[in-house]
Amino acid sequence: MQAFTATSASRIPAALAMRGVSALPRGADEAQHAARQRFARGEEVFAEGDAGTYFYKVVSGTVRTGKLLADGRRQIDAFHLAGDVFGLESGDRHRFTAEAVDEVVVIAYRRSRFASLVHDDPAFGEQLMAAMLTNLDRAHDHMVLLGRKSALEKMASFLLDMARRHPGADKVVLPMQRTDIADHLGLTIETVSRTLTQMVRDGLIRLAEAGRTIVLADKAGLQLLDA
Amino acid sequence: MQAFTATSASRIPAALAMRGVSALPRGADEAQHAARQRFARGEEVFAEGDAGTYFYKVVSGTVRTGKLLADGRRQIDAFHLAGDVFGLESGDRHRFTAEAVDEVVVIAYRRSRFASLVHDDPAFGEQLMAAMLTNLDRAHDHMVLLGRKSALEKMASFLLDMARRHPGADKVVLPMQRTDIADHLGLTIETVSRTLTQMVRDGLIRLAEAGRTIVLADKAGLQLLDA
DNA sequence: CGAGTTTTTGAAGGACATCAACGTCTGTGG
DNA sequence: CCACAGACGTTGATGTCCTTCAAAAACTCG
Repeated sequence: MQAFTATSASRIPAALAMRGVSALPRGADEAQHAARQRFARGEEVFAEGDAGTYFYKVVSGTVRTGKLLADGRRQIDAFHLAGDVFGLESGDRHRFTAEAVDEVVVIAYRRSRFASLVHDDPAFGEQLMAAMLTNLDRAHDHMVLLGRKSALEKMASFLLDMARRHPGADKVVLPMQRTDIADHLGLTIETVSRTLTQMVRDGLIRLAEAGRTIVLADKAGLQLLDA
Repeated sequence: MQAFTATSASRIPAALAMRGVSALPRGADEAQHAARQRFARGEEVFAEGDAGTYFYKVVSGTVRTGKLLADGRRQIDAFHLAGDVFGLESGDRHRFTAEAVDEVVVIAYRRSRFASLVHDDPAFGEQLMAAMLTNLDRAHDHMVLLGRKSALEKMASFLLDMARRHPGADKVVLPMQRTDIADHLGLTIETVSRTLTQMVRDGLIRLAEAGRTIVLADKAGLQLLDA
């Protein structure tokens, strides 16, 4: 596991790949300078080092953002679900990679229009600011997880977080595979797998659909682990 | 080491402690609604859960921000040096704690004045936005460190980062003690200490002044470790 | 100088990684 | 619809990096 890109996906820089822009009726979010884009499982939205021409808001599906070290080690800093904003950064180049975890639709906004966008639509500006601050909050929480939690606690926190962010009952349908979870939690896939089976043994969760669906059987028990 | 607060420091919520506001002539940064505050070593600027009335910019000294788990485990997400902005968050309450590592002077800005501040002084708004994005970038880098680097790599990255952010030659005068470094890097103080002595043995660094000053003897060697 | 704090060093243990093999699922073509 | 290949996930055995527990050394400040 050394590439950030998924196995069969081709590398298509987002800035060049404007195909996939739909002609759907535009909602309030989609003012001028915003374009809807579609990405298949494993496709790259942008890569570390790419020009940060656009930033994005997820319409549907899941996007992973993260960094890749020279020797192949990977850290996924966040999964972005519907409504989340990603790709807004300080420099003029992207400092991390963004890829589609499953079938994804995003709205791309030109960063150069950031100021005018905010000026024309202050509410949108507020929303963006809030989205960035949410990202920062999440980053802080995730640093605690990475630096100070055990594998069991990491897994419990992750599952509860996914359950909270997803609609639906105490059942999480994970869009990502074990490798992604491992690289998000700072673990190996083996430890992720072992931790999940231990949780099943302890009656905390139940697995279904090839381990992709996780029923939170004992939410209170999990919350006890979510330090 | 179970409290976030340092040993002999009293807990003084910043919002109440407006003593220490100086009458110094104000620079460009210090518009109305901005107040200079001073904190002694270990003093609390604000605590997790406090009303997020103010956000801050460091004038001099070093501030640590981070979180404390119920059982005493601590994660310091960042050290803020002169010029850095901290305490700007999404909710109306602070989600983490901020404390003075050494003698610190900050400028406190009312968050409620954020909009008008930005309106009256667009350059200041730009600066703030940039500061936040810098914080986010740093958070991303730190997640890679916490999730995927070895103790040696963590220490090398930390030292190079401190050297880069501090003025001066290849010599870092660390304002914080080992406990803070450990809680920043997701290690124990013993591992921090052992890693430093190993670096000395390997000729990468030299220690001086009770281990508080670190000379980067082999910067290239350290950069090799900074994956 | 001496008490308390901070740092270093040592010995032993444990949580997670690594290496390896097997099981299971998915999608495609016969 | 079934068979098969490749991808994905689980399980097992062993190793190692870092933690934990313990104590001594060095530093700080009255």
